[in-house]
Amino acid sequence: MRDRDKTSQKILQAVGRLLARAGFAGIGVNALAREAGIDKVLIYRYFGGLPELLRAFAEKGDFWPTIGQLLQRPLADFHSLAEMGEALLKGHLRELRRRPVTQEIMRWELHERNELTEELARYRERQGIEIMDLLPKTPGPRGAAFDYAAMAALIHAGLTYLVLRSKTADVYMGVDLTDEAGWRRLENAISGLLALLEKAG
Amino acid sequence: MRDRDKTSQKILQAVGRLLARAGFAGIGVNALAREAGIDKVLIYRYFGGLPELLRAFAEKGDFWPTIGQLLQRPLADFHSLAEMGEALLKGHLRELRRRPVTQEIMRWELHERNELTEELARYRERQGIEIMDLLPKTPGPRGAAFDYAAMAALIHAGLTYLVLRSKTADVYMGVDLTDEAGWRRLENAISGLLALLEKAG
DNA sequence: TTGACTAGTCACTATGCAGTGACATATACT
DNA sequence: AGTATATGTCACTGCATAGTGACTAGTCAA
Repeated sequence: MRDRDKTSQKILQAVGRLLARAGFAGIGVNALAREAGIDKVLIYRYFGGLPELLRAFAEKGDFWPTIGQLLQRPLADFHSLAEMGEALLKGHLRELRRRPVTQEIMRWELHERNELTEELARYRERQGIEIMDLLPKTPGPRGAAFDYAAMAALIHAGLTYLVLRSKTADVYMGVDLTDEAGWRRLENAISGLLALLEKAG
Repeated sequence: MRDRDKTSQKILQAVGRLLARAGFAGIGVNALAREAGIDKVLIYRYFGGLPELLRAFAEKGDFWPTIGQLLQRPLADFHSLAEMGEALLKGHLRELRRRPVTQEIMRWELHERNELTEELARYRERQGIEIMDLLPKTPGPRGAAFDYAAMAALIHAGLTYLVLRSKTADVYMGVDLTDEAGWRRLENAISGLLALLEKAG
């Protein structure tokens, strides 16, 4: 084909496909070359090696949902902390579920700590802070008694885990992860918890 | 040494050590033989192969905390659902944090689905149901409105994720995972959420 | 003491991997 | 048209892996 850009694209796309299909354990120079239908030497020539290729893949960076994608409504629509928190958490669940590559990256992050995973984590941590800054600053009269950030982290982490787990498990503590009804239960649980916080806050 | 039992033990112990140190990615016949200081052929002779060895390791099964270990107090001490739920969730956090091998197994379960991981999952799912049956059957007047099981699953999953993540991340949405203070914040978040449920329930 | 059994050692095959060097050929420029 | 550059191909080394067959040498029983 004699087209460097196109070949590079094929390689990068192969990363995404292979990642979604086989996970990070399945990522290797040979497997990628096979998947992309190119010679592996081109990976070294165009990217330098596997780590640099992964970095290039990461820098496309279209696997983290934006705040807009999370909320799906203009910011002005939200008034209370609970309302926006609910939208953010449900958005997180929805967007993560539809992103198998993102899921795979997050599974990988649980295993390996390297320059790249650290950078991805920093990126999300920044976004997390950005979101926190976005939230209405009205913790209410007894706000000090509630560590909203910790509660949000806890629920956020819970949703993350359940999505990641749903690849290899059908049920978690009685909640069916293969059925939409199970996920609706979780959404309702979020609503319930945030409604309680709203009332108490 | 000429002692089959002792050699088998050495191999099984090597599984645990290697698992804690290198994770499942680092588990292989050669690596295990090196770690145990034995010849790899003995793994095949005594266990049949790697899958059977892992099964034997799993069947020792001392990495899942018992209900007693979770609660750390006699059952009669607990009266309300919130009280026991709080103890169970905090127990889960505490016991999982002190079990690196258990953590590694759970990380592995996110990647691979095979006969063994399925069995481990079933085992825990059974225990989960057992715990649910243990809880006081007093969901309160508006109990029907709250899906306690889903909420419990959500928080349980959140704690699980944060513990697994703490191996490779220092902070999650502003919560410091390297410091006891961060974990105390999460414990307090559990207490706060359950207190709200108690009041509302 | 002899013979059967078995724990443990060693050497080997086959396979897949990461990475490199040499080469062929299409494209672009002069 | 001729040449340089760079795209793409092929063959190879070196290494680690899983798994097997043959051997040695303790141990136990008759």
